[in-house]
Amino acid sequence: MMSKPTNLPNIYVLPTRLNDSQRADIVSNIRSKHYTVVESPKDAIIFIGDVLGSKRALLELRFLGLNTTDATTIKAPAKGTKILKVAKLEWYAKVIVEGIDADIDDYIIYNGIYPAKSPFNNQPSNTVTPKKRSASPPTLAEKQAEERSRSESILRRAMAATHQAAPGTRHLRHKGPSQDSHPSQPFKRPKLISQQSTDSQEEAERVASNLPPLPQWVIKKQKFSCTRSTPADPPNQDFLDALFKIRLNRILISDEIGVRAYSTSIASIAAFPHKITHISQIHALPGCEGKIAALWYEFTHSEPPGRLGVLEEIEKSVYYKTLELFYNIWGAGAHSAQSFYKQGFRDLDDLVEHHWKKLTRVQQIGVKFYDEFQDKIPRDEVISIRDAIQNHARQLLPGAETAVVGGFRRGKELSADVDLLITHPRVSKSRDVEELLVPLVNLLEKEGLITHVLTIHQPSRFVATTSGDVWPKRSHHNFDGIPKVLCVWQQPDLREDEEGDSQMESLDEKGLAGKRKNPNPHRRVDILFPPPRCAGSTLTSWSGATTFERDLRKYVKEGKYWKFSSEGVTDRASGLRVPVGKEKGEFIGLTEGDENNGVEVDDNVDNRARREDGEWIGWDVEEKKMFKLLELEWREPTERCTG
DNA sequence: CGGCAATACG
DNA sequence: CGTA
DNA sequence: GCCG
Repeated sequence: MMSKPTNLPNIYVLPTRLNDSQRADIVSNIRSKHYTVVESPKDAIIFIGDVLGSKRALLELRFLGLNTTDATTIKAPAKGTKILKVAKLEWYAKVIVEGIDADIDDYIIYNGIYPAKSPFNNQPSNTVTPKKRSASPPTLAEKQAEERSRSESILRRAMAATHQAAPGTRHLRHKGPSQDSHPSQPFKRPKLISQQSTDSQEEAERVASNLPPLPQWVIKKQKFSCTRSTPADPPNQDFLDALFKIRLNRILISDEIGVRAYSTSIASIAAFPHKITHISQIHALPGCEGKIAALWYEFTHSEPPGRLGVLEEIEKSVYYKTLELFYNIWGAGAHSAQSFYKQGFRDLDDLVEHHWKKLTRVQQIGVKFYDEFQDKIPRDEVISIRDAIQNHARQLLPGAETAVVGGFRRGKELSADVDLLITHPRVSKSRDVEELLVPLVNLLEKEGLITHVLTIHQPSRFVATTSGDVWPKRSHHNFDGIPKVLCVWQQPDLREDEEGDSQMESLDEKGLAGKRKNPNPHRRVDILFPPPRCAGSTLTSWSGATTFERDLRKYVKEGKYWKFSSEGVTDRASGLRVPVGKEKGEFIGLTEGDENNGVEVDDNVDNRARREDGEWIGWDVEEKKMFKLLELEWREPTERCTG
C-alpha cells in the first residue's frame, strides 16, 4: 500500500520448490514494492525461499556456489564480516502480498558467513569423537567392530525400519569436509620430473643387459590378461597402488575409457614378475606406453620416492574425497555420487536428513549398513556362511553343490562380499536348480539369516503361466540370465538368553528392554543358481578379477568370434549356442539334448571328491572344460589377480 | 581415429 | 539410464 | 590411455 518501511539489502529469491513462473512472480512482486532483487546470488545479502531449516538453507546456498557456515556456530565473528541471511517465504506472503509491516529479522532462519580462509581448509574437518582403545593392539575384527559401534546406534535409530524409515539424526563418522574445492576445470598436472634424454645408447644397453630376461608374454606383447599368470603379490605393488588410486579417480568422474586403459596397464604390471628398475621395462609391457612410463619415472624419482603430483592433487581434494564417500554406498555409483555432490551434500548425514526419500530402496539399505559393508569378511566366516546356505539348499534339493567364487576363490584372506554358486551334478536337475531360488530365499529369511533382499534376478522363462507350466517361448535357447539373489546376511545371535545379567555390555539402545541387538555384522551375500549346463561358464564369469573377465571376453571375441558370458558361449555369426563337450566320467555341462544322459548321482551317498575347504572338486572340472572349449590355458584362480 | 565385456533389474 |  |  505504501512505500517500503525500511531499506533492505539486495535480495535473491531461491528457486527451491518453485517453478520458473512462480519464482518470476515473486521477483516482480517484490520489485513492485521497490526492493532490489538481483539475479546473481553473489550480489545478494538476503535470500528468500521456501526453506524449512537452517541446514537446508546452508545447502541451498552451497548449491548456488556460496559456501557458508552457520554463523551461530562461530564463537566471535570478526567485525565487519558479511552475513548472508535466509528468510522464509512467509516474509514474502506477509509483507509483500498482504502488505503487513513486519520486520524481516523475524523471518530469518539462517545466518551464513564465509569460513576463514586457511591453507589447510581443504582437509576434512574430522573432529569426530576420539577413539577409546585398549592397551593391546586391537585385532582386525575388533577394529572393524569398534569403528562401527560409534556411528551405528545413531544411524540405526534414525532408520529403524529401513523400508520407509524417517531419518532424523546425524551420522557421526562421515562428517564431510567443511570447505568446498570443487574444481571447475581439471587439475593442471604439476611439472613432471623430466626424463634424461641425453642417455647415450651405450648406457641404455648397459642397463638393459643387466635387467632380468623378459617373459614370453612381454616379448610377444600378448595383451590379454587371461593368457598369463597374475599372482596376488606382485613385485611392483607400490607402484600399482598408485595406479589403483588414479583409476579410482577415473571411476569417480565416469571416465570409463580411462578406467579401461588404467586397468589394462595395471593388469600388465601386476603380471610382470620382476621389480621394475628401468623405464624400458615399462615400454616393453603391453598396455603400457608413454603415460604410464612418465608416471613410473615420477614415482621412482620423486623425493621421497613414491610421490605423484596427480595423486597429491586428488588426495587433497574435497570433491574427490566426497565422491568416494558416496560411491562407497552400495547401490550408488559414480553418477549418483556426482549428483549428490552437485546438490550440495557432503556427507551421509546430509543424505539422511535432506535426501532420504529420494534415495532408492537399496541405497537406503546401503547407507544404513555403510560401515558394515566396508568391513571385510575373513575366510572362515565366508566358509561358515557357505555351509549354512548349502545345508539349507540341500534340505530343498538333495545333492545340491555350492562353490564360493569372487575374491575368495582367488585366495583373498578378506572378502568384500560372499559370492556363492549353487547347482546340482545331475543334468536333469536343471529346472530344479533354477526353481530353488525363491524357496531357498524364503527359508533363509524365515531363519533370520537373510535380513534384506536387495534384488532378485529370475529368468523370464519362469514367469508363471496360467496354464501351469513354465518355458514360455524362448525355451530352445533359453539363454536368459543366471538366476540370482543379492541380499544382506547376518549370523543369528548365538549368545545365551540369560536375563538380568551383568553381561549387557552395550546398552547403547536404552529403552529396548529385553531386546538385545544382534552384534554380528551384516554381510553382502550374492547367491547364483546356474543350471548344470552353465556351471563352468558361471564359475569362470564370477571368479574374476574384472580385467581378467574383460580380457577373456575380448579374447574369445577376437579369436573365435564367439560371445562368452555366465550363461555360456554363443557364436556371434550364427547366434547359436556353442555346446560344452562331455568329458569321460563327467556329467554336467552337457548340451540341451543330452539332459537324459546325465550320470546318476545318489543324493544320499556323498562320496564326491572335495577340496580342503569342503568344496566339490567337480567345479574345477567344469571350468577346465570351458577353458578347453575357448582354447585357453586353464589357470588357478589365484593366478587371476589382475586387479 | 574408432573401439574398448557382457548381462539383467529398478 | 544407472548399477551391479 | 593404448591398440590396430
